[in-house]
Amino acid sequence: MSEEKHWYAFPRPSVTTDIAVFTVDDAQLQILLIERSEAPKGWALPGGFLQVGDRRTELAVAGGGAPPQEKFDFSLEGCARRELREEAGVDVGALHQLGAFGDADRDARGRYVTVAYWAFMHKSQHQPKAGSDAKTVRWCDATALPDLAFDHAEIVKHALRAIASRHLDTGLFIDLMSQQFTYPEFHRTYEAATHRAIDRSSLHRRVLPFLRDAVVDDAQVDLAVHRGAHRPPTVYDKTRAVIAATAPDEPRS
Amino acid sequence: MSEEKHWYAFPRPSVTTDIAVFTVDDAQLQILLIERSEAPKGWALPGGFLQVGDRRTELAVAGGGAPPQEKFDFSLEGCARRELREEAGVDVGALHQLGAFGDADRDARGRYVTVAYWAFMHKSQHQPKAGSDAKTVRWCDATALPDLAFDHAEIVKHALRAIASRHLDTGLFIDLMSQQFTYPEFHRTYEAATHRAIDRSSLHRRVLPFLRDAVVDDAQVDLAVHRGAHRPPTVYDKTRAVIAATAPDEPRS
DNA sequence: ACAAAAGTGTTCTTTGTACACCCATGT
DNA sequence: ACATGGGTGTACAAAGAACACTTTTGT
Repeated sequence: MSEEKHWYAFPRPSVTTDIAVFTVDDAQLQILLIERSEAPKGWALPGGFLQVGDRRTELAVAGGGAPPQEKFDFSLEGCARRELREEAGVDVGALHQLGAFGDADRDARGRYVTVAYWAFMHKSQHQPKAGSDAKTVRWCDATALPDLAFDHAEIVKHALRAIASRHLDTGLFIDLMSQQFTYPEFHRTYEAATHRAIDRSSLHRRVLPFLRDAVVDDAQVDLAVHRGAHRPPTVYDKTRAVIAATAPDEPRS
Repeated sequence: MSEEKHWYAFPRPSVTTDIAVFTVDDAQLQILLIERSEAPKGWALPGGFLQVGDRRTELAVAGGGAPPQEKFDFSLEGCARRELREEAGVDVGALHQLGAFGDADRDARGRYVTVAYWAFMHKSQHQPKAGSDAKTVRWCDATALPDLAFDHAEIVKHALRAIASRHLDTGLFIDLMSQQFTYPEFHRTYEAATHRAIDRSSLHRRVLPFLRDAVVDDAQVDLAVHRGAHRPPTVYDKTRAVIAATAPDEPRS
């Protein structure tokens, strides 16, 4: 399989996906990086090759046939999700496409076209060493990035602009929360992710419609968040929250 | 060069660009379609393969070397611009990336990943038969599309949403105008492109900053647009107008 | 004079936000 | 009681747009 057995009449670029995954911890927006084991060594965004089939397989799938048993990416988003699982052992919510990057000089190893995505997650969705080829992963402050390989610094810049520009899509930020969370936690997380102070009750009005059907009635869970002589916060369940994007995502020129 | 085979250890998808080009004529938003000569026959968006080099060429270019003499796309946007020139003989202004489309079943001929763009132009920028492989091109009402090949109908739908969502970026719509144009013409064109009625003077206030330095002083050109017993309109020059996008473009999930 | 173009001032609406203040509920 | 969470009402600011009106500039 490692022999060069696939040939084409014209040269083709490699197609990859790269994903900028963000979380909020310690009131700081952080991004997931992986350490590359091959050259160019250093830190980079998680991502990897779009796994396509050979001619026979692709023709069958395009015609509506069953997916093959081997590793196979039906969609670009599926590729991104698979790479996140295999490389970093993480499982994100919504994946938002940033766009395609394909300049000839973006990777010195050859011609690569990458489709970039960004996503939010909570740190608890990280299963260390879940995948067999899991590499060294690291959470890094989004404001103090190390040097990144390829054009990944530019991709991160695009992602940060995308997040900022969608600060009114309040529901998106629910992806940053843990499985069960309270509104005060959400308020702090939202402020960290958007880098903007927002009045408690104004944000509350905006996010409540998404949480209407996600209230956890059990009194048991309160013990974890209820510390002190005061009213305990309402606990919401992430799965039951409606994470609906109102508009689409980002542009590139 | 076209006889050579190119070998890879893993199968790779074809990478293409497709472009949804819009213009306004007869108070109607129209889109540029080409007629396919090979199967699947029918109408489709202009577009084509990203022309990459062989290993040697790409390594040289990625390392900062000079571009090769053969046909070569340094960037995805450059590929889109070249295809528009060759296939349709048109020359557009700003190209806006919609995103990448890569589902395995989007093209029954095999695995294709396409990067979609949209653009505005004026009909006069169309040079019929400019390119050697120019195909049959046709302007088609954007509201009454024929059946399109592949997933191009979906791409057009995304493009129309992108245009509508950016109606506040008034300056973008200058790309729809001819080389010399007047504000009354712009007003009609803008209304047709956005499908919304807008007060004459409100739009005027918004677009004037972009036209400040584009006034054509010559009295000669007036003859073309000045018909009647009234004050002649100010003529603006498209090249000198500031076509600056305030925000980026579109998203995809 | 007249008609279209150009320009100005005002009002209205929407939307996101802050702010002030209420009640609720636990120790 | 009191401290924090939850919730409501109101005011404010900015942006986009409509509307009314004036001025300009040609035949």
